[in-house]
Amino acid sequence: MEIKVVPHGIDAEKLERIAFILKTVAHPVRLGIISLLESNKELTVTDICETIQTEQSLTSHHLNTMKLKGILNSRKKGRNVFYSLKEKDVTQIIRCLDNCGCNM
Amino acid sequence: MEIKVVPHGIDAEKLERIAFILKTVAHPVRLGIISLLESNKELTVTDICETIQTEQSLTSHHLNTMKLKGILNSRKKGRNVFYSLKEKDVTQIIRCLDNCGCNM
DNA sequence: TGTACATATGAACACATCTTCATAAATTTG
DNA sequence: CAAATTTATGAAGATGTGTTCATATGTACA
Repeated sequence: MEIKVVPHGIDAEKLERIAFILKTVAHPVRLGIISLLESNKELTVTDICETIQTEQSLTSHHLNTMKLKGILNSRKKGRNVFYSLKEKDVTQIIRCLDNCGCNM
Repeated sequence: MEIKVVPHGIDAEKLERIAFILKTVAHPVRLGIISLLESNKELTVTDICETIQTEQSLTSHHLNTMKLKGILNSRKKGRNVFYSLKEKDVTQIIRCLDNCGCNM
């Protein structure tokens, strides 16, 4: 019997890339932050901490992680740092997950 | 300034659930398996190993992981075990990722 | 029954991740 | 300048994950 191999051309590199993004996103706190930044153009660390109820340090670490991995931007103003989503892509992933599934 | 909080009702529990699924999926080998099972109703371990070029044991471990976490089914026939996607949801996640983004 | 084949399993190790804590650094304000 | 505020950082420990290796289990077939 014939095995249909990667019909849409999902090569090893692409799998790596997708996995990388998913890994970056696959954490409740980080998902919470992303979801928040989806509806607020930019927010300070304190905003985020207060809204999703997480420790300052923990939040900062997660923000840094996401910034390093390329899905967040940051802008410094005064003693605040404003974070925002870098690419629309992540937004779309979340929207997709929110819409079409994950009812397990 | 007002912070818009979780407009679509993404509560903590939902974040956990989404993160759980994403974590399960967020690995190149597992993504490869899923992508393969998307275009092939069911496949044996050997089929998968040969197609995506992974060791038998490694493949088996990943299959088991995904089965335990509830995104794969398995059916035994003779000395073969046939694996298949359990829920459409995962398929949709992958399709979404394939279509709408991840161009980072 | 014995041999080959298909799959699972478990231990062990390396490595990554998450979280907390204490503290540093930068900035504003009194 | 001193105190308060905001954010970052780094160490440390706990925990989780990925991979390999050796081997077990189950099945088919000569």
